[in-house]
Amino acid sequence: MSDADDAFIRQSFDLIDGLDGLSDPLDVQKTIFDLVARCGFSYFAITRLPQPSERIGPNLLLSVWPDGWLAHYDRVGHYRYDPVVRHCFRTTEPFAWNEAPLEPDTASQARRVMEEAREHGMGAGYCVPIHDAHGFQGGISLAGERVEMTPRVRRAVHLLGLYAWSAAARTTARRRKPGGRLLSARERDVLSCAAQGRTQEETADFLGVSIDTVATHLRNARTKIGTRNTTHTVIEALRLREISL
Amino acid sequence: MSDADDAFIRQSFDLIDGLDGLSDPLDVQKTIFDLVARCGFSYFAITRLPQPSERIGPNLLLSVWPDGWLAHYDRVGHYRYDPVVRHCFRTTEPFAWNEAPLEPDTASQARRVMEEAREHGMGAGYCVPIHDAHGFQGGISLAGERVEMTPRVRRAVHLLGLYAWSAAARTTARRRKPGGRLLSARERDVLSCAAQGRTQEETADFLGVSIDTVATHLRNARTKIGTRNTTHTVIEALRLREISL
DNA sequence: CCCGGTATCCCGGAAAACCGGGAGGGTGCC
DNA sequence: GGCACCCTCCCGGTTTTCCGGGATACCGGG
Repeated sequence: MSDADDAFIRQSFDLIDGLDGLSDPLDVQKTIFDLVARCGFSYFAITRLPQPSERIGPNLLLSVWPDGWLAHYDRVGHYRYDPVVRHCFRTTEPFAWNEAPLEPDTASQARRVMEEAREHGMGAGYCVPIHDAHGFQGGISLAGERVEMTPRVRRAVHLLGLYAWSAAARTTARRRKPGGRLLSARERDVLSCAAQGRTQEETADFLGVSIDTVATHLRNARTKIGTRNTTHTVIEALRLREISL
Repeated sequence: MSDADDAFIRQSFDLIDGLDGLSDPLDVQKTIFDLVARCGFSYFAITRLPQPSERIGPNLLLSVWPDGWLAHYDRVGHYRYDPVVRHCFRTTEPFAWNEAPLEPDTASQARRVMEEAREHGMGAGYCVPIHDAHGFQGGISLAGERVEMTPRVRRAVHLLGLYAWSAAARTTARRRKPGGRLLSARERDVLSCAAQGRTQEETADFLGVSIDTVATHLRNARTKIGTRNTTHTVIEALRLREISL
């Protein structure tokens, strides 16, 4: 527990104290970047979990990120194989990029993602996954050529990441999702019923409409989301946060 | 940013450093209690989210909790109305018990929960919700007659709670769930396929078995979990963490 | 005023899932 | 050697869902 660590921890807490007062996302971005730069990070990004579209770009909340890397990442579809992303689904604790395990079936693609990241100046990184009551929501990634952090600093960065996420989500809240829901209210109703195990007939009774109406709503929901049957639709609607349990 | 705060923060980080080495849950419990007692807390509990049974008791990982309160809480079914629990579903940030909003439709029951907690020596409390990739998982609650924490200390307790949760889950992992999965491997396989929208026939091809086998597995999973159809089974299996997305 | 979206209802035929049996072979435990 | 699972496969009959066409009505924006 060196003095340098304690100083960094104190600065992190100071920064968190200050986040509440900020309302401009760019202020948040600058504040955070100034601090993490001291750990040797050149880049950082705060991002929501891309839903099925599988593109990170529109989901970035704040970022100082290498030019071209993001566009390339989206174009090539790295998101599907990025071991850092996949590890976020399995752990709540922050981890260094090189600690993210390679899954056997996607190992070669995963290695390519990491290799190309290195070529873009991100040889090492640290990721703080963000989860809420609905599951994995996004994360904070820090990256640079080389990174060295003591365990204590990692924990300070962990806490910092959590509050940075809140601040980023708060200050950018206006821009995203004006009202944009994919499904209609009735479609969400029938899917909620289906999730509870009701048949179309039971759902019809429950909602006070005919079976055909229920079937129509299910069909429309299916075509909207692009799913293959009711089970699939319910699962996807859940992931899209159209319905909840 | 008083010296007292900084001292507490340093102690919290020391404690977190030490948690990794502990393997006995009682050591974890004692270590944490010693520290939080300094904030004026007399009690604390680390608990998983009760699944459908709606009883906290079996889900407590570690606790120093008033005699009788837990039994009463379970017997009366407070869990359903506890505003602290309900707020955990909405927020990722820690909060003081009195900051948990009362929902209009359950306000009277909620008030009663808080009232009775006060009678058991818990007039004030602080809760750290825990979420993972599957959603709300549980929480850490600290309570006492009266509590005063500066914002910085609250954040230190936040971080402490996260690591305390990990340590509690790790050290108590053996006791609960000896291997105890409800479903068999194959049953989980077919449910995962169903969640991806595969028909029984497609699942059969994918797994290299006959349709009848798939149907049998689905049927057995249904009767085991007690669900009504495949959609319902998939959803419940997801909640029970038998399968994941 | 028309168009798109929503909500409601209808039909018939095809496909899929569900039900309740049975049954053989495997593993592992007491 | 039973006993309890698990995995595999089979059957016939029933229920439910899915598919593809419809139709009517309401509402709000361009």
